[in-house]
Amino acid sequence: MGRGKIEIKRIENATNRQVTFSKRRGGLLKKAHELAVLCDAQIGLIIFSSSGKMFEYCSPHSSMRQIIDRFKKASGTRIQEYDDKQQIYCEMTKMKNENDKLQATMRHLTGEDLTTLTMNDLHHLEQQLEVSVDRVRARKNQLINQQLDNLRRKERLLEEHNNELSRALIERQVAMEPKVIDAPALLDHFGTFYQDEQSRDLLQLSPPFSYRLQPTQPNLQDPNLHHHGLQL
Amino acid sequence: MGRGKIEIKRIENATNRQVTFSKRRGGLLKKAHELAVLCDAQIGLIIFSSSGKMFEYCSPHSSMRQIIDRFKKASGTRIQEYDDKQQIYCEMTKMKNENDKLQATMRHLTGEDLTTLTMNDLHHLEQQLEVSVDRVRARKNQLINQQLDNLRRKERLLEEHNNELSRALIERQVAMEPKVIDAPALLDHFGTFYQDEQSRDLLQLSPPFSYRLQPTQPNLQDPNLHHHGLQL
DNA sequence: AACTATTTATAAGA
DNA sequence: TTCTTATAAATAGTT
Repeated sequence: MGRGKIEIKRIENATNRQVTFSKRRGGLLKKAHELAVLCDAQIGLIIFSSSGKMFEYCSPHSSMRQIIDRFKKASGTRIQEYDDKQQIYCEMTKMKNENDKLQATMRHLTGEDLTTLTMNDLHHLEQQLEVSVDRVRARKNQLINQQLDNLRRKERLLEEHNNELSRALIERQVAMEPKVIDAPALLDHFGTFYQDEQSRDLLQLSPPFSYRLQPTQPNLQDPNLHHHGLQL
Repeated sequence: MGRGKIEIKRIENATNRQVTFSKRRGGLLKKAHELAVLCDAQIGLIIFSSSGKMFEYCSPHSSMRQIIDRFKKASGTRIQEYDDKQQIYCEMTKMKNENDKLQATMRHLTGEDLTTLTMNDLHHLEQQLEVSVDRVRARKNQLINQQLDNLRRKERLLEEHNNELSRALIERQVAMEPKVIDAPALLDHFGTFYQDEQSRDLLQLSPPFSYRLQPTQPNLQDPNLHHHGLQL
């Protein structure tokens, strides 16, 4: 219907398409309205243009929501939605039950609510708690032993260092004038104490220990020392 | 467009209306389709006839559900629904978190997973567990004491009964010929032992104790005795 | 369901 | 976008 007949397929020219969309949209809305009025039909029409703009029509005395609801009811689409809600509700109920059970068990484990337990239950709970305490103590021992090992290792290394340093000092004093100590090299060496950073953190060891060396002429101005966080 | 022009208002003749509905419905669906194809639009069209029949069209590569969802999103009708879902999701997330936390705490309380705890945590946990054990033991003691009290009470009552019975027997033997004991009265009396049914259950006492009386002539045939579950 | 006279919608052009 | 207009399409009334 127009100057020429057109094939019903996507109009490639964008401008043309837009114009046609505008015209035909109006026509469609008008016809929808006419059908609704003439035949007393309930009509919902939703149009999205390719550019994303929305247009809608719904027959008099109706709302799109109402028509959609009627559609859902009629087509059974609602069943899906209902099932979804049902499923979510079911899942929540399960979760809530699990939660309640956990909290009850927890109250038992903390000894807050023991009135519902029988003598037998109490026996088992006592045993369980004793096992727990044992495990906690075992873990504490393990940590303490690790800490001790670490300390022993450090002690040994420190002793070795002390010996080395003493020897070096004596050699220097004997062989030449006293000089500044090679601080960076010293720090590199100390660095080995903390190769196992992770386990140090885990063990909550005190922060890098500070101690004093007594070099004959310590260079307190060397910025490198502060960078490494060591106080000489 | 036809032999004559018609006014756009409800067609009163039912047959005529039905025919027009049928014709125009086809035209509307066709035009909707043409618009969708020509202009690459997404279209949803729902028609309910006045008699309740439903007809629908939706553009290619779409579903009515999809179009309705898009409509809801675009028109803001969805906001309510979206908020609902959001809220439910939020609630579920909270619940899940709570659950996870509970389970973690539980694993700590049972000593199953202690690797994530610091020495400090372990100290606290140990103390907590000791408190729990103490509470459990206290409760056990309480129950045992209750049980003991009950037993003592029973003992005393039984003794009194024994005395009464002995006295009665002696009196009877002295005063008259031996006779059958008044069993129902006896049972009523025994019934008082179990007035406190609830606490008996709670304490998990053994089922009604059985014991022997030595009447001179027990009436083993009396059905009342069996009704009351007592063995004489 | 067809037919068809008319009305309506709209493609192309301005 | 809007108007115009030639023409295609839809359809009211009829068969």
